[in-house]
Amino acid sequence: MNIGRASKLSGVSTKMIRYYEQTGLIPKAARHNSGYRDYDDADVHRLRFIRRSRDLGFTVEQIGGLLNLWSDRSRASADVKSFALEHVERLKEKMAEIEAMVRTLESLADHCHGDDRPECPIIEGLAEDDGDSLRPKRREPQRFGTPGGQSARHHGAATKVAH
Amino acid sequence: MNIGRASKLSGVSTKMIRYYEQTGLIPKAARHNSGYRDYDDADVHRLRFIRRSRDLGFTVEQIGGLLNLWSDRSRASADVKSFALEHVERLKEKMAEIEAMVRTLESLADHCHGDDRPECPIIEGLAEDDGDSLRPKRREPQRFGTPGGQSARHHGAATKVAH
DNA sequence: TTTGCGGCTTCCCACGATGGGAAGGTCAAG
DNA sequence: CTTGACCTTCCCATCGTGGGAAGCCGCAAA
Repeated sequence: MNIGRASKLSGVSTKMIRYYEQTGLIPKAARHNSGYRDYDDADVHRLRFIRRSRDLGFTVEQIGGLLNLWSDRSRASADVKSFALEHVERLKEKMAEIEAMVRTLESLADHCHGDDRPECPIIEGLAEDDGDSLRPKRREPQRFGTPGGQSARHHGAATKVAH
Repeated sequence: MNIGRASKLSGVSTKMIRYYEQTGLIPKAARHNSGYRDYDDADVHRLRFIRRSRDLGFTVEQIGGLLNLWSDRSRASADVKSFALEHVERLKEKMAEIEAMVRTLESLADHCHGDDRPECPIIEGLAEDDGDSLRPKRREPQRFGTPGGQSARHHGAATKVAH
């Protein structure tokens, strides 16, 4: 089948299918004489696997790992489980960060009258000279490396930190 | 003062300061005869405002709006409040999406023995032919592994609901 | 004065995942 | 044969951030 059909069946856009092929996430597709890519049900199956993995927040790189785990019939389920649960930890960290933002914003908004007057604790909070009062206090090294880079973003010690 | 000093005082990297200038978020900096950019306390103040806004998950575009609200002394606090609360809604949506992923992954992991045997409901769940059962709902671009840091910053994830 | 170093300048590249769109080839139906 | 839908490759943009090169500037030590 052509790429458009595979796209519809898998829910992965044609752009993405080509991209996954290009980056080596999936093998090079077979070609018709015309040059058109040719897919079979197994290809579609793999694409669906990829899409569902993306839906669960895995990066493409991680999906590469998942595909290996999928095709490796001798690997232990414990390997998969730890892979998944580590990802869950990242997701929870991300949630906690967002939640902290929400809490800060809501507490600022709670003190804002929200009427016609111009005084506004929200803007004042952002403009405060007292630097980091808005930020959640935890500033320990706490590094959790996301795939692709960490980088202890300079806090005040701007330019020259271990980058 | 030079850009490096402004960076240290504001907590915004020199790279980002130039980027913000280039994209028009902040006005063009004054220059010394040497060509070096020159900043004063008001500039640093604005940069700190920007950094704190980023820490709360606003995109650069939104920060442009916040800067306008900041400098507009005649705007109503209600304008600021609705701006902030709408952003809070986006953050909550993002949290809900991530939470759905976490729930799905944890329920799959719950059924995985996590031992030496190869059978694994997690992989099976991803590989299922039954299409979208894992999918919480309509998906949209999510980017949450931003390079970097610890705490609340650039999570990228949070802010970008539509891109 | 010369040397050296660190800071500054601009410019280009990279990332991750995705889409847009142009220029052109292919295929099936009319 | 024409038309229109589909396919191909190639390049560009996104968004926020950093890396790094090539070259100037400023200050201090030798």
